[in-house]
Amino acid sequence: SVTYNIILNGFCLMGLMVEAWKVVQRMLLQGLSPDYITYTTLISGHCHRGDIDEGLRMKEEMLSRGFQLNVITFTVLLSNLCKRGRVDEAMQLLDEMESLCLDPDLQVYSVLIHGYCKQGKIDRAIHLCKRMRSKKIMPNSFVHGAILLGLCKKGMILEARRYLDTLTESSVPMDIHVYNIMIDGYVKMGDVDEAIGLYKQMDTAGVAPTIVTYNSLLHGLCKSRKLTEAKELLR
RNA sequence: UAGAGCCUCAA
Repeated sequence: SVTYNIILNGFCLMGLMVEAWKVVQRMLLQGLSPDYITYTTLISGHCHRGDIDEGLRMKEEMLSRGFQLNVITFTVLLSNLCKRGRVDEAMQLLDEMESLCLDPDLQVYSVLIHGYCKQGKIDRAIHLCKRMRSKKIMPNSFVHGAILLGLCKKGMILEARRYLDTLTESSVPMDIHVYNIMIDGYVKMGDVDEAIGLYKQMDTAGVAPTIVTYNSLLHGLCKSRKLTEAKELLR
């Protein structure tokens, strides 16, 4: 089963659901039954292709076949609902999950917080974050990044900076994504200088820039006609 | 063996 599941995942990642089904057929011919990982992989594949409802249907099928659902299966559905802006449905699914006595973990909260932030509902995101902490799950850079992105996208760059500084003061380790989000936030507000400031701060923090960092910075520098600085950055 | 985050561009 393990081998089949691995191959299945390959097709699912490529969105080749017809091929994926052939793998399942072959499993059955070999007398192997699909397990909960087979199901989750298929659900993920359908969601990946944009067919979340088929994913939800397969989750029901798992239930009716007596499979014990787990947190990962729910996370796949939750994250894809959130990606499509269906956060309310995701929250309902969270209730269902808890009614099955499954404890949401960091990744579950992370996708939901991200979903709210993408909708600009920062207050709800922060509320969820508090709820998470009350269950002794501490936010990591995925969660902080989501909140910062939400603030930046609303143009609340000062709030974002305050949030970031609080994290720094509490010596929470920041990763490259968090820096990229802030740098891009400044660039979008037309404040390249602050963006460059953070870029330098990254260096002292020992965080290496990526192509995303440079895309944002170059975009900002070119937009504000600082071509010399842009060239300088490229060397 | 299955689950989460950043920019640009394309549609």
